[in-house]
Amino acid sequence: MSSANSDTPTRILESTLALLEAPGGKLPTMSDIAKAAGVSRQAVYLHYPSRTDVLIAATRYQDQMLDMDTALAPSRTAANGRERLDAFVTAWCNHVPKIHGVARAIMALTSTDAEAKAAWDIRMTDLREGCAAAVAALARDGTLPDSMDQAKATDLLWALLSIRNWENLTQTCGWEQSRYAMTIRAMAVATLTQDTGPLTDALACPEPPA
Amino acid sequence: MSSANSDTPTRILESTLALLEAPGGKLPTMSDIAKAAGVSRQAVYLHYPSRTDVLIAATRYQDQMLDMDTALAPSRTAANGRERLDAFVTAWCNHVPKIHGVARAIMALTSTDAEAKAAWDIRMTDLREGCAAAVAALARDGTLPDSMDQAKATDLLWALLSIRNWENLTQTCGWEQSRYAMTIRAMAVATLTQDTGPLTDALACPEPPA
DNA sequence: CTGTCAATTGACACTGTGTCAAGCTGGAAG
DNA sequence: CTTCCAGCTTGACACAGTGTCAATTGACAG
Repeated sequence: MSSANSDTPTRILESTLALLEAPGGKLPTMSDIAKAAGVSRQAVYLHYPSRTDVLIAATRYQDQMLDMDTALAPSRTAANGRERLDAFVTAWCNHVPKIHGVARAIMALTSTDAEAKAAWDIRMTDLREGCAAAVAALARDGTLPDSMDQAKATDLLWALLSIRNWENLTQTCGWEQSRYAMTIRAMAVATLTQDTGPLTDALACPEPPA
Repeated sequence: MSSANSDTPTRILESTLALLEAPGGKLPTMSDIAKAAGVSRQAVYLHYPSRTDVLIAATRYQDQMLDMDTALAPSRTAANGRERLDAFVTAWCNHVPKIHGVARAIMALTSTDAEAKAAWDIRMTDLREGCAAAVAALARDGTLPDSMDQAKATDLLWALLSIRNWENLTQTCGWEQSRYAMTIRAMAVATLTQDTGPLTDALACPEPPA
Protein backbone atom coordinates (compact mmCIF):
# COMPACT_ATOMS: atom_id res chain seq x y z
CA MET A 1 0.00 0.00 0.00
CA SER A 2 2.78 2.46 -0.78
CA SER A 3 0.28 4.13 -3.04
CA ALA A 4 0.00 7.64 -1.67
CA ASN A 5 2.83 9.61 -3.19
CA SER A 6 3.50 7.93 -6.54
CA ASP A 7 2.35 9.15 -9.92
CA THR A 8 -0.87 7.81 -11.38
CA PRO A 9 0.47 5.06 -13.66
CA THR A 10 2.53 3.62 -10.82
CA ARG A 11 -0.31 3.92 -8.36
CA ILE A 12 -2.49 1.97 -10.78
CA LEU A 13 0.05 -0.83 -10.93
CA GLU A 14 0.48 -0.91 -7.17
CA SER A 15 -3.27 -1.07 -6.63
CA THR A 16 -3.55 -3.79 -9.23
CA LEU A 17 -0.87 -5.82 -7.48
CA ALA A 18 -2.66 -5.35 -4.18
CA LEU A 19 -5.89 -6.64 -5.73
CA LEU A 20 -4.16 -9.61 -7.30
CA GLU A 21 -2.47 -10.57 -4.06
CA ALA A 22 -5.65 -10.25 -2.03
CA PRO A 23 -6.86 -13.57 -0.63
CA GLY A 24 -10.08 -14.19 -2.58
CA GLY A 25 -8.39 -13.04 -5.75
CA LYS A 26 -10.94 -12.73 -8.52
CA LEU A 27 -9.76 -11.20 -11.78
CA PRO A 28 -10.23 -7.48 -11.11
CA THR A 29 -12.30 -5.46 -13.57
CA MET A 30 -11.20 -2.07 -14.82
CA SER A 31 -13.62 -0.51 -12.36
CA ASP A 32 -12.07 -2.45 -9.51
CA ILE A 33 -8.62 -1.30 -10.50
CA ALA A 34 -9.70 2.31 -10.91
CA LYS A 35 -11.47 2.35 -7.59
CA ALA A 36 -8.48 0.79 -5.82
CA ALA A 37 -6.18 3.39 -7.36
CA GLY A 38 -8.55 6.20 -6.38
CA VAL A 39 -8.98 7.29 -9.97
CA SER A 40 -11.68 7.23 -12.62
CA ARG A 41 -12.06 4.25 -14.92
CA GLN A 42 -11.08 6.34 -17.92
CA ALA A 43 -7.89 7.43 -16.22
CA VAL A 44 -6.75 3.83 -16.33
CA TYR A 45 -7.33 3.73 -20.09
CA LEU A 46 -5.37 6.96 -20.33
CA HIS A 47 -2.25 5.04 -19.26
CA TYR A 48 -2.90 1.47 -20.35
CA PRO A 49 -4.80 0.51 -23.48
CA SER A 50 -6.54 -2.54 -22.03
CA ARG A 51 -6.98 -4.56 -18.90
CA THR A 52 -4.55 -7.14 -20.18
CA ASP A 53 -1.96 -4.40 -20.54
CA VAL A 54 -2.51 -3.23 -16.99
CA LEU A 55 -1.98 -6.74 -15.71
CA ILE A 56 1.11 -7.31 -17.81
CA ALA A 57 2.57 -3.97 -16.75
CA ALA A 58 1.85 -4.87 -13.14
CA THR A 59 3.75 -8.11 -13.66
CA ARG A 60 6.76 -6.28 -15.04
CA TYR A 61 6.60 -3.76 -12.23
CA GLN A 62 6.58 -6.57 -9.70
CA ASP A 63 9.50 -8.27 -11.45
CA GLN A 64 11.48 -5.06 -11.02
CA MET A 65 10.59 -4.85 -7.33
CA LEU A 66 11.42 -8.48 -6.59
CA ASP A 67 14.70 -8.51 -8.48
CA MET A 68 14.82 -12.17 -9.38
CA ASP A 69 18.26 -11.77 -10.91
CA THR A 70 19.81 -11.13 -7.52
CA ALA A 71 17.99 -14.11 -6.07
CA LEU A 72 19.51 -16.26 -8.80
CA ALA A 73 23.08 -15.08 -8.24
CA PRO A 74 24.02 -17.99 -5.91
CA SER A 75 22.85 -20.36 -8.61
CA ARG A 76 25.13 -18.82 -11.23
CA THR A 77 28.21 -18.96 -9.03
CA ALA A 78 27.70 -22.54 -7.84
CA ALA A 79 30.79 -24.72 -7.81
CA ASN A 80 29.27 -27.72 -9.60
CA GLY A 81 26.15 -28.87 -11.39
CA ARG A 82 24.51 -30.45 -8.42
CA GLU A 83 24.92 -27.30 -6.34
CA ARG A 84 23.71 -25.16 -9.17
CA LEU A 85 20.60 -27.27 -9.53
CA ASP A 86 20.00 -27.06 -5.79
CA ALA A 87 20.42 -23.31 -5.70
CA PHE A 88 18.31 -22.69 -8.78
CA VAL A 89 15.44 -24.90 -7.69
CA THR A 90 15.46 -23.43 -4.20
CA ALA A 91 15.51 -19.86 -5.48
CA TRP A 92 12.64 -20.51 -7.86
CA CYS A 93 10.56 -22.42 -5.34
CA ASN A 94 10.82 -19.55 -2.91
CA HIS A 95 10.05 -17.06 -5.67
CA VAL A 96 6.79 -18.71 -6.71
CA PRO A 97 4.63 -17.68 -3.75
CA LYS A 98 5.61 -14.07 -4.29
CA ILE A 99 4.45 -13.99 -7.88
CA HIS A 100 1.55 -16.35 -7.57
CA GLY A 101 -1.21 -13.75 -7.37
CA VAL A 102 -0.07 -12.09 -10.53
CA ALA A 103 0.73 -15.34 -12.27
CA ARG A 104 -2.73 -16.69 -11.57
CA ALA A 105 -4.31 -13.67 -13.21
CA ILE A 106 -2.15 -13.89 -16.32
CA MET A 107 -2.72 -17.63 -16.56
CA ALA A 108 -6.47 -17.08 -16.36
CA LEU A 109 -6.27 -14.66 -19.26
CA THR A 110 -4.16 -16.91 -21.47
CA SER A 111 -7.21 -18.95 -22.45
CA THR A 112 -8.94 -15.98 -24.06
CA ASP A 113 -6.30 -13.33 -24.65
CA ALA A 114 -3.44 -13.80 -27.10
CA GLU A 115 -1.45 -10.90 -25.67
CA ALA A 116 -1.59 -12.36 -22.19
CA LYS A 117 -0.59 -15.72 -23.57
CA ALA A 118 2.45 -14.18 -25.24
CA ALA A 119 3.48 -12.43 -22.03
CA TRP A 120 3.07 -15.64 -20.12
CA ASP A 121 5.07 -17.61 -22.66
CA ILE A 122 7.95 -15.16 -22.30
CA ARG A 123 7.97 -15.67 -18.55
CA MET A 124 7.95 -19.40 -19.01
CA THR A 125 10.75 -19.19 -21.53
CA ASP A 126 12.84 -17.29 -19.00
CA LEU A 127 12.26 -20.01 -16.45
CA ARG A 128 13.15 -22.58 -19.07
CA GLU A 129 16.46 -20.89 -19.71
CA GLY A 130 17.34 -21.12 -16.05
CA CYS A 131 16.45 -24.80 -16.15
CA ALA A 132 18.57 -25.31 -19.25
CA ALA A 133 21.55 -23.62 -17.59
CA ALA A 134 21.29 -25.82 -14.52
CA VAL A 135 20.95 -28.91 -16.68
CA ALA A 136 23.93 -27.85 -18.78
CA ALA A 137 26.02 -27.58 -15.60
CA LEU A 138 25.00 -31.10 -14.66
CA ALA A 139 25.89 -32.29 -18.14
CA ARG A 140 29.33 -30.68 -17.86
CA ASP A 141 29.91 -32.63 -14.67
CA GLY A 142 28.68 -35.79 -16.35
CA THR A 143 26.17 -36.34 -13.55
CA LEU A 144 23.13 -36.40 -15.83
CA PRO A 145 21.67 -39.92 -16.09
CA ASP A 146 22.83 -41.67 -19.27
CA SER A 147 19.31 -42.09 -20.55
CA MET A 148 18.52 -38.39 -20.23
CA ASP A 149 19.59 -35.90 -22.86
CA GLN A 150 19.79 -32.23 -21.92
CA ALA A 151 16.61 -31.25 -23.74
CA LYS A 152 14.56 -33.86 -21.96
CA ALA A 153 16.08 -33.02 -18.59
CA THR A 154 15.30 -29.35 -19.16
CA ASP A 155 11.70 -30.12 -20.11
CA LEU A 156 11.26 -32.25 -17.03
CA LEU A 157 12.75 -29.74 -14.64
CA TRP A 158 10.70 -26.97 -16.18
CA ALA A 159 7.50 -28.96 -15.80
CA LEU A 160 8.40 -29.89 -12.23
CA LEU A 161 8.86 -26.23 -11.34
CA SER A 162 5.61 -25.10 -12.91
CA ILE A 163 3.44 -22.76 -10.91
CA ARG A 164 0.54 -25.18 -11.30
CA ASN A 165 2.50 -27.77 -9.35
CA TRP A 166 3.13 -25.23 -6.63
CA GLU A 167 -0.59 -24.43 -6.58
CA ASN A 168 -1.54 -28.08 -6.41
CA LEU A 169 0.83 -28.94 -3.58
CA THR A 170 0.64 -25.85 -1.39
CA GLN A 171 -2.89 -24.60 -2.09
CA THR A 172 -4.85 -27.75 -2.79
CA CYS A 173 -2.85 -30.24 -0.73
CA GLY A 174 -2.04 -27.68 1.95
CA TRP A 175 1.69 -28.27 2.07
CA GLU A 176 3.95 -25.87 3.91
CA GLN A 177 6.10 -23.85 1.58
CA SER A 178 9.23 -25.41 3.08
CA ARG A 179 7.94 -28.91 2.51
CA TYR A 180 7.11 -28.03 -1.09
CA ALA A 181 10.55 -26.56 -1.71
CA MET A 182 12.45 -29.47 -0.18
CA THR A 183 10.39 -32.11 -1.91
CA ILE A 184 10.66 -30.53 -5.32
CA ARG A 185 14.38 -30.08 -4.84
CA ALA A 186 14.71 -33.72 -3.86
CA MET A 187 12.69 -34.84 -6.87
CA ALA A 188 14.77 -32.71 -9.18
CA VAL A 189 17.95 -34.20 -7.81
CA ALA A 190 16.56 -37.72 -7.89
CA THR A 191 15.36 -37.37 -11.44
CA LEU A 192 18.17 -35.38 -13.00
CA THR A 193 21.27 -36.89 -11.42
CA GLN A 194 22.44 -40.48 -11.47
CA ASP A 195 22.73 -40.21 -7.73
CA THR A 196 22.39 -43.91 -6.94
CA GLY A 197 22.67 -43.50 -3.21
CA PRO A 198 20.42 -41.81 -0.73
CA LEU A 199 17.40 -41.04 -2.84
CA THR A 200 15.26 -41.86 0.12
CA ASP A 201 17.20 -39.52 2.37
CA ALA A 202 16.95 -36.77 -0.17
CA LEU A 203 13.18 -37.06 -0.23
CA ALA A 204 12.96 -36.85 3.53
CA CYS A 205 11.60 -33.51 4.59
CA PRO A 206 9.83 -31.87 7.51
CA GLU A 207 6.60 -33.55 8.48
CA PRO A 208 3.52 -31.34 8.74
CA PRO A 209 4.60 -28.27 10.70
CA ALA A 210 7.92 -29.76 11.90
CA MET B 1 -20.10 -36.31 -35.19
CA SER B 2 -22.80 -38.88 -34.44
CA SER B 3 -25.09 -35.93 -34.11
CA ALA B 4 -27.81 -36.61 -36.67
CA ASN B 5 -30.31 -38.90 -35.04
CA SER B 6 -30.04 -38.14 -31.31
CA ASP B 7 -32.41 -36.04 -29.28
CA THR B 8 -31.69 -32.36 -28.79
CA PRO B 9 -30.06 -32.40 -25.34
CA THR B 10 -27.68 -35.12 -26.44
CA ARG B 11 -26.98 -33.41 -29.75
CA ILE B 12 -26.07 -30.27 -27.82
CA LEU B 13 -23.59 -32.18 -25.70
CA GLU B 14 -22.08 -33.91 -28.71
CA SER B 15 -21.67 -30.63 -30.57
CA THR B 16 -20.15 -29.06 -27.48
CA LEU B 17 -17.64 -31.88 -27.20
CA ALA B 18 -16.78 -31.46 -30.86
CA LEU B 19 -16.15 -27.75 -30.33
CA LEU B 20 -14.02 -28.39 -27.25
CA GLU B 21 -11.93 -30.98 -29.01
CA ALA B 22 -11.40 -28.82 -32.08
CA PRO B 23 -7.77 -27.74 -32.54
CA GLY B 24 -7.92 -23.99 -31.89
CA GLY B 25 -10.21 -24.58 -28.95
CA LYS B 26 -11.53 -21.27 -27.68
CA LEU B 27 -14.22 -21.42 -25.03
CA PRO B 28 -17.41 -21.73 -27.10
CA THR B 29 -20.19 -19.22 -26.52
CA MET B 30 -23.81 -20.24 -26.24
CA SER B 31 -24.28 -19.09 -29.84
CA ASP B 32 -21.40 -21.28 -30.97
CA ILE B 33 -22.88 -24.26 -29.22
CA ALA B 34 -26.37 -23.61 -30.59
CA LYS B 35 -25.09 -23.17 -34.11
CA ALA B 36 -23.01 -26.34 -33.91
CA ALA B 37 -26.02 -28.28 -32.66
CA GLY B 38 -28.20 -26.84 -35.41
CA VAL B 39 -30.57 -25.31 -32.93
CA SER B 40 -31.50 -21.85 -31.69
CA ARG B 41 -29.64 -20.26 -28.80
CA GLN B 42 -32.71 -20.36 -26.62
CA ALA B 43 -33.15 -24.07 -27.23
CA VAL B 44 -29.89 -24.62 -25.40
CA TYR B 45 -31.25 -22.72 -22.39
CA LEU B 46 -34.34 -24.90 -22.61
CA HIS B 47 -32.20 -27.89 -21.63
CA TYR B 48 -29.32 -26.42 -19.65
CA PRO B 49 -29.61 -23.41 -17.37
CA SER B 50 -26.20 -21.90 -18.18
CA ARG B 51 -23.12 -22.33 -20.27
CA THR B 52 -21.28 -23.79 -17.32
CA ASP B 53 -23.97 -26.43 -17.01
CA VAL B 54 -23.68 -27.33 -20.67
CA LEU B 55 -19.96 -27.82 -20.29
CA ILE B 56 -20.27 -29.83 -17.12
CA ALA B 57 -22.97 -32.00 -18.66
CA ALA B 58 -20.74 -32.51 -21.69
CA THR B 59 -17.96 -33.64 -19.37
CA ARG B 60 -20.22 -36.16 -17.70
CA TYR B 61 -21.47 -37.37 -21.05
CA GLN B 62 -17.91 -37.89 -22.21
CA ASP B 63 -17.05 -39.73 -19.00
CA GLN B 64 -19.86 -42.14 -19.76
CA MET B 65 -18.65 -42.66 -23.32
CA LEU B 66 -15.02 -43.21 -22.33
CA ASP B 67 -15.79 -45.56 -19.46
CA MET B 68 -12.74 -44.85 -17.34
CA ASP B 69 -13.77 -47.54 -14.86
CA THR B 70 -13.08 -50.26 -17.39
CA ALA B 71 -9.74 -48.71 -18.24
CA LEU B 72 -8.83 -48.85 -14.56
CA ALA B 73 -9.75 -52.50 -14.12
CA PRO B 74 -6.19 -53.82 -14.67
CA SER B 75 -5.02 -51.45 -11.97
CA ARG B 76 -7.49 -52.83 -9.43
CA THR B 77 -6.57 -56.44 -10.07
CA ALA B 78 -2.80 -55.91 -9.98
CA ALA B 79 -0.83 -58.49 -8.03
CA ASN B 80 1.27 -56.05 -6.02
CA GLY B 81 1.71 -52.38 -5.28
CA ARG B 82 4.34 -51.72 -7.87
CA GLU B 83 2.21 -53.27 -10.62
CA ARG B 84 -0.83 -51.43 -9.44
CA LEU B 85 1.03 -48.13 -9.57
CA ASP B 86 2.27 -48.94 -13.06
CA ALA B 87 -1.16 -49.86 -14.31
CA PHE B 88 -2.88 -46.90 -12.71
CA VAL B 89 -0.38 -44.34 -13.96
CA THR B 90 -0.39 -45.80 -17.45
CA ALA B 91 -4.17 -45.87 -17.63
CA TRP B 92 -4.44 -42.28 -16.46
CA CYS B 93 -1.68 -41.00 -18.73
CA ASN B 94 -3.42 -42.50 -21.73
CA HIS B 95 -6.74 -41.13 -20.55
CA VAL B 96 -5.59 -37.52 -20.31
CA PRO B 97 -5.34 -36.73 -24.04
CA LYS B 98 -8.91 -37.91 -24.51
CA ILE B 99 -10.34 -35.58 -21.92
CA HIS B 100 -7.99 -32.69 -22.44
CA GLY B 101 -10.28 -30.53 -24.59
CA VAL B 102 -13.06 -30.70 -22.05
CA ALA B 103 -10.73 -30.38 -19.11
CA ARG B 104 -9.17 -27.26 -20.53
CA ALA B 105 -12.56 -25.60 -20.82
CA ILE B 106 -13.58 -26.47 -17.28
CA MET B 107 -10.22 -25.36 -15.95
CA ALA B 108 -10.60 -22.03 -17.74
CA LEU B 109 -13.95 -21.51 -16.05
CA THR B 110 -12.75 -22.37 -12.57
CA SER B 111 -11.19 -18.94 -12.16
CA THR B 112 -14.53 -17.16 -12.51
CA ASP B 113 -17.25 -19.72 -11.96
CA ALA B 114 -17.79 -21.43 -8.60
CA GLU B 115 -19.94 -24.16 -10.11
CA ALA B 116 -17.26 -25.08 -12.59
CA LYS B 117 -14.70 -25.07 -9.83
CA ALA B 118 -16.81 -27.48 -7.81
CA ALA B 119 -17.21 -29.81 -10.78
CA TRP B 120 -13.48 -29.71 -11.41
CA ASP B 121 -12.68 -30.37 -7.78
CA ILE B 122 -14.84 -33.48 -7.86
CA ARG B 123 -12.94 -34.78 -10.87
CA MET B 124 -9.66 -34.10 -9.14
CA THR B 125 -10.86 -35.81 -6.01
CA ASP B 126 -11.68 -38.90 -8.05
CA LEU B 127 -8.18 -38.92 -9.46
CA ARG B 128 -6.83 -38.46 -5.98
CA GLU B 129 -8.70 -41.52 -4.77
CA GLY B 130 -7.08 -43.59 -7.47
CA CYS B 131 -3.71 -42.24 -6.39
CA ALA B 132 -4.45 -43.03 -2.77
CA ALA B 133 -5.44 -46.59 -3.65
CA ALA B 134 -2.22 -47.16 -5.57
CA VAL B 135 -0.19 -45.67 -2.75
CA ALA B 136 -2.01 -47.81 -0.20
CA ALA B 137 -1.09 -50.90 -2.21
CA LEU B 138 2.56 -49.83 -2.13
CA ALA B 139 2.31 -49.25 1.61
CA ARG B 140 0.87 -52.74 2.11
CA ASP B 141 3.89 -54.15 0.30
CA GLY B 142 6.17 -51.98 2.40
CA THR B 143 7.80 -50.61 -0.74
CA LEU B 144 7.03 -46.98 0.05
CA PRO B 145 10.21 -45.08 0.96
CA ASP B 146 10.62 -44.77 4.73
CA SER B 147 10.55 -40.98 4.60
CA MET B 148 7.26 -40.88 2.73
CA ASP B 149 3.95 -41.26 4.47
CA GLN B 150 0.90 -42.28 2.46
CA ALA B 151 -0.64 -38.81 2.43
CA LYS B 152 2.49 -37.22 1.07
CA ALA B 153 2.96 -39.94 -1.52
CA THR B 154 -0.63 -39.50 -2.64
CA ASP B 155 -0.23 -35.74 -2.94
CA LEU B 156 2.91 -36.14 -4.96
CA LEU B 157 1.49 -38.72 -7.33
CA TRP B 158 -1.63 -36.64 -7.80
CA ALA B 159 0.40 -33.56 -8.64
CA LEU B 160 2.61 -35.54 -10.99
CA LEU B 161 -0.42 -36.78 -12.89
CA SER B 162 -2.01 -33.35 -13.20
CA ILE B 163 -3.39 -32.39 -16.57
CA ARG B 164 -1.25 -29.25 -16.47
CA ASN B 165 1.85 -31.41 -16.45
CA TRP B 166 0.52 -33.31 -19.44
CA GLU B 167 -0.13 -29.99 -21.20
CA ASN B 168 3.32 -28.71 -20.40
CA LEU B 169 5.15 -31.78 -21.59
CA THR B 170 3.14 -32.79 -24.63
CA GLN B 171 1.77 -29.46 -25.84
CA THR B 172 4.43 -26.97 -24.87
CA CYS B 173 7.50 -29.22 -24.97
CA GLY B 174 6.16 -31.28 -27.86
CA TRP B 175 6.69 -34.68 -26.33
CA GLU B 176 5.13 -37.73 -27.89
CA GLN B 177 2.33 -39.18 -25.81
CA SER B 178 4.33 -42.39 -25.33
CA ARG B 179 7.36 -40.52 -24.07
CA TYR B 180 5.16 -38.61 -21.64
CA ALA B 181 3.53 -41.74 -20.33
CA MET B 182 6.77 -43.65 -19.89
CA THR B 183 8.57 -40.77 -18.23
CA ILE B 184 5.80 -40.03 -15.78
CA ARG B 185 5.51 -43.68 -14.94
CA ALA B 186 9.23 -43.88 -14.33
CA MET B 187 9.17 -40.78 -12.15
CA ALA B 188 6.28 -42.14 -10.15
CA VAL B 189 8.13 -45.37 -9.55
CA ALA B 190 11.39 -43.60 -8.76
CA THR B 191 9.72 -41.26 -6.30
CA LEU B 192 7.24 -43.57 -4.62
CA THR B 193 9.20 -46.79 -4.26
CA GLN B 194 12.46 -47.36 -2.51
CA ASP B 195 13.60 -49.02 -5.67
CA THR B 196 17.34 -48.48 -5.20
CA GLY B 197 18.33 -50.11 -8.45
CA PRO B 198 17.73 -49.17 -12.04
CA LEU B 199 16.34 -45.72 -11.66
CA THR B 200 18.30 -44.76 -14.72
CA ASP B 201 16.91 -47.64 -16.73
CA ALA B 202 13.42 -46.83 -15.63
CA LEU B 203 13.76 -43.29 -16.87
CA ALA B 204 15.01 -44.43 -20.25
CA CYS B 205 12.38 -43.97 -22.88
CA PRO B 206 12.02 -43.58 -26.62
CA GLU B 207 14.04 -40.74 -28.06
CA PRO B 208 12.19 -38.18 -30.17
CA PRO B 209 10.00 -40.18 -32.53
CA ALA B 210 11.79 -43.48 -31.90
C1' DC C 1 -60.14 -30.16 -33.75
C1' DT C 2 -57.65 -29.44 -29.56
C1' DG C 3 -54.00 -29.68 -26.41
C1' DT C 4 -49.43 -30.02 -25.56
C1' DC C 5 -44.64 -30.01 -26.07
C1' DA C 6 -40.44 -28.60 -28.35
C1' DA C 7 -38.52 -25.20 -30.61
C1' DT C 8 -38.29 -20.52 -32.75
C1' DT C 9 -38.17 -15.41 -32.98
C1' DG C 10 -37.28 -11.24 -31.16
C1' DA C 11 -36.99 -8.38 -27.45
C1' DC C 12 -34.85 -7.01 -23.12
C1' DA C 13 -31.73 -6.21 -18.82
C1' DC C 14 -27.26 -6.60 -17.16
C1' DT C 15 -22.18 -6.74 -16.91
C1' DG C 16 -18.00 -5.68 -18.65
C1' DT C 17 -14.74 -3.76 -22.29
C1' DG C 18 -13.17 -0.21 -24.90
C1' DT C 19 -14.05 4.53 -27.31
C1' DC C 20 -15.34 9.22 -27.63
C1' DA C 21 -16.26 14.13 -26.60
C1' DA C 22 -16.68 17.79 -23.63
C1' DG C 23 -15.51 19.95 -19.37
C1' DC C 24 -12.77 20.97 -15.21
C1' DT C 25 -8.41 22.27 -12.69
C1' DG C 26 -3.96 23.48 -11.06
C1' DG C 27 0.36 24.83 -12.08
C1' DA C 28 3.97 26.51 -15.37
C1' DA C 29 5.10 29.98 -18.88
C1' DG C 30 4.40 34.10 -21.05
C1' DC D 1 -2.62 38.11 -14.13
C1' DT D 2 -3.79 35.56 -18.10
C1' DT D 3 -3.16 31.73 -21.04
C1' DC D 4 -2.34 27.27 -21.93
C1' DC D 5 -2.20 22.60 -21.37
C1' DA D 6 -1.54 18.10 -19.42
C1' DG D 7 -4.00 15.16 -16.50
C1' DC D 8 -8.07 13.88 -14.89
C1' DT D 9 -13.27 13.66 -14.66
C1' DT D 10 -18.01 12.92 -16.26
C1' DG D 11 -21.18 10.93 -19.00
C1' DA D 12 -22.38 8.93 -23.06
C1' DC D 13 -22.03 5.23 -26.45
C1' DA D 14 -21.18 0.67 -29.24
C1' DC D 15 -20.30 -3.98 -28.76
C1' DA D 16 -20.22 -8.78 -27.13
C1' DG D 17 -21.89 -12.11 -24.28
C1' DT D 18 -25.07 -14.09 -20.66
C1' DG D 19 -29.39 -15.09 -19.10
C1' DT D 20 -34.69 -14.05 -19.12
C1' DC D 21 -39.18 -13.43 -21.01
C1' DA D 22 -43.29 -13.59 -24.01
C1' DA D 23 -45.50 -14.62 -28.08
C1' DT D 24 -45.59 -17.68 -31.93
C1' DT D 25 -45.10 -21.82 -34.85
C1' DG D 26 -45.48 -26.69 -36.00
C1' DA D 27 -46.08 -31.35 -35.31
C1' DC D 28 -48.13 -34.93 -33.29
C1' DA D 29 -51.42 -37.53 -30.06
C1' DG D 30 -55.87 -38.19 -28.47
